[in-house]
Amino acid sequence: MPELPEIETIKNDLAVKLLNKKIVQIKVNLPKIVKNPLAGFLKKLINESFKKVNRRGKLMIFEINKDLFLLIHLRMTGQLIYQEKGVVIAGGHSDTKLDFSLPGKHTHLYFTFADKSQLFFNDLRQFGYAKLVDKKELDQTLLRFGVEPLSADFTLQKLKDLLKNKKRNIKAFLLDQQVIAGIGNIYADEILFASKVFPLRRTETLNAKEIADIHTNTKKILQKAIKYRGTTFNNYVDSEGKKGSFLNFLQVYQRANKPCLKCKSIIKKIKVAGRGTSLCQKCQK
DNA sequence: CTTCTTGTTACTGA
DNA sequence: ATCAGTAACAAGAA
Repeated sequence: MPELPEIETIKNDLAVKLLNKKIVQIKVNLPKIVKNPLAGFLKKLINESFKKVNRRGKLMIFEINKDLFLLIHLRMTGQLIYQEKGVVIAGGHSDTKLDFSLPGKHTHLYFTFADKSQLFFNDLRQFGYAKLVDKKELDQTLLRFGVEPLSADFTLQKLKDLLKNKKRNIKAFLLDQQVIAGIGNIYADEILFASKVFPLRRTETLNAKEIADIHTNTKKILQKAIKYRGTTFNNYVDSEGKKGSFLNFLQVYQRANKPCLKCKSIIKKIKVAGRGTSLCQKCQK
């Protein structure tokens, strides 16, 4: 599941690779992945180039010009893989095959640039999307996003303000993109474990230390995950088709029925906010 | 065969 | 107004 650290990794890589390269060909294999009328989508992009690439939450934003932006959301199983001419890379969804070639079975959209390099949008479950928007629609879209957890805006006071008047469990709060943008199931579980807070705890019952710990751990864990280029346990790969290695640092996510790394009691799995949630009953209160 | 997997939106009901 | 829960989307793993 690509969350903030995974999207940030892809975005940073692409920013040094494909900016200002002329798009000479666009192939759409699965039209529903493109959320615009196809003819206009192709016409507006062909012979143009991406001038900037940004991220907001889990959304990638490619700027074509000041009034045209390509939004790409990978949802759960999307991949964005960039390949220089003639370079055969690992990756795709069959990551056991080291010579996996692109486009593949799950490549729904890809761009070819003037230097023959290519950008492939793969998505096994077809929930991801690409959408061209103007500045007005971009701004409207971005209104729905909460604070960026790694920005200077996300202070302890800001978190306290966000928690004010909220009555829900803390995991649902962390997952709500309109409150804080970019945290998904993996990092929500990791943040709560590190903060010793039980995922079902009501936000109004959190004490000052717990709120401060959640604030600190959110920043720390997301930053560390970016440093290790994200978490791969199934589909996620970076823009070179390579896995992220933060999997090796996960403390609780995907460790159900294994001993807690801190206290050795067995990690439980329950459902919270509709998601599988891993937790330690002894460490998290 | 069934069940589970998850980001987001839409919808229902409390 | 808020929030919880569920279905939907789709395809694969176990």
